[in-house]
Amino acid sequence: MSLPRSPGQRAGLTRDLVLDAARDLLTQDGLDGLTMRALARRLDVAPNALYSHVPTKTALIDDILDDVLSAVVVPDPDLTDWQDGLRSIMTSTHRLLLEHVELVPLYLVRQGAHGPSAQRLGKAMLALLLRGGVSGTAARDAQRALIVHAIGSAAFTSRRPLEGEGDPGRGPSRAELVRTFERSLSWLLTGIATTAEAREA
Amino acid sequence: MSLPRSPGQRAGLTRDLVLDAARDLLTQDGLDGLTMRALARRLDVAPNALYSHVPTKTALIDDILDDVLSAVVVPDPDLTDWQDGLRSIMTSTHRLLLEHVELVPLYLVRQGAHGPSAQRLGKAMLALLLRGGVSGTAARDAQRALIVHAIGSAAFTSRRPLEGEGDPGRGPSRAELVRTFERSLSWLLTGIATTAEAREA
DNA sequence: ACCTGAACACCGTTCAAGT
DNA sequence: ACCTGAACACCGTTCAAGT
Repeated sequence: MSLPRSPGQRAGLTRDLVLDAARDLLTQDGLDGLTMRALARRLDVAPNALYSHVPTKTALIDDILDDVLSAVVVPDPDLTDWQDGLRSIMTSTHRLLLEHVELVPLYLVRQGAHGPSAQRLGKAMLALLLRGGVSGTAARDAQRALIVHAIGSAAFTSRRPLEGEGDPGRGPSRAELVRTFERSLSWLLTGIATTAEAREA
Repeated sequence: MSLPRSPGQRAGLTRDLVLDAARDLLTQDGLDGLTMRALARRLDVAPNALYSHVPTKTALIDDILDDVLSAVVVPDPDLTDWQDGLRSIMTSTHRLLLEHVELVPLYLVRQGAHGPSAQRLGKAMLALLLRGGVSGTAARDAQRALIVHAIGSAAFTSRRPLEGEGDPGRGPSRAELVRTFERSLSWLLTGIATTAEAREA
């Protein structure tokens, strides 16, 4: 796996190296595979060496979750139709979550991400909603509903049959998942827009 | 806590006693408090004694999750308007989830419940959707969206501030949570109904 | 500053043995 | 059938010590 170091030689760990190894571990062995000890094993250091670069396992996870969201494309709120802008953000987020299915349970347990990327997304969403005439508590409600919908949709994605359904094949394909997501996303956006129009009238 | 048994006296455990103690542990000490060893401690038995009544911790959790859903009121699909019926089921489910917040992360990780109660709910939902002209894959999509919405809404409920929001007080009150939930639920139901009508035309 | 050895206080689960 | 003692193979994290 990794070349042995001669004794006395530094491991040369970095916060980024730790994060990268954690991501690898996650995609290879899933959620249960990500343990501090397995991480240390993979980096060929003692378990406690990790604590020189990461304060705690939870902090490490939060960093990974936020990092994934940094790839979400955020359209300029001033140049885009507000509904299209929100649809773009949520679709992009949902696609990224599907590409990192093993992380989704962590998003749920941690209730989303909380770093700079998540803040950037949250602010863009509020700005778009404001352009649509949605502000105050209604805007936060809509923001919450959209986030719940995106993460929740990504969560209920594995092969485990839902309640009441038998086992029709191997479950929905990725294209089907995306289509289902976009359909329900439209329902939400239409509802939000309708309510906003009613308030303005 | 519990009276000491004289040696040689049976503990007299039951599956139901184990489940009840697990529920108590969950409400008292939260998710992290539910360990097989803590459960055994509370029941005054050795940790492995539990395995005479429950095959595994995951099975125990699944039983608890399904038990909670047994309290959901399911209206007769033949006597109720299908949208009202679905609204009733989902609102009832959501209320129960809010009453057991500590269980919600488990519903997410386990992707819902899978026992007889969950099956009963799933079938009732499909029956109501069928009465609304929604069948086949569309019905399963709608079912999925409604479940994701209910569990997801209950999940994003704690005091942890969402991305982009500061810390406005102590977070939404229970009444606000229910109102927000019912609003987005209406969005979903309206969207589902609209699509069904469009298909029939 | 970065890393190790050793330890602390835990986990879920299994196995052989007792009644 | 139900329960215990002991063990297996782990956890996350801390502390003192070394370079």
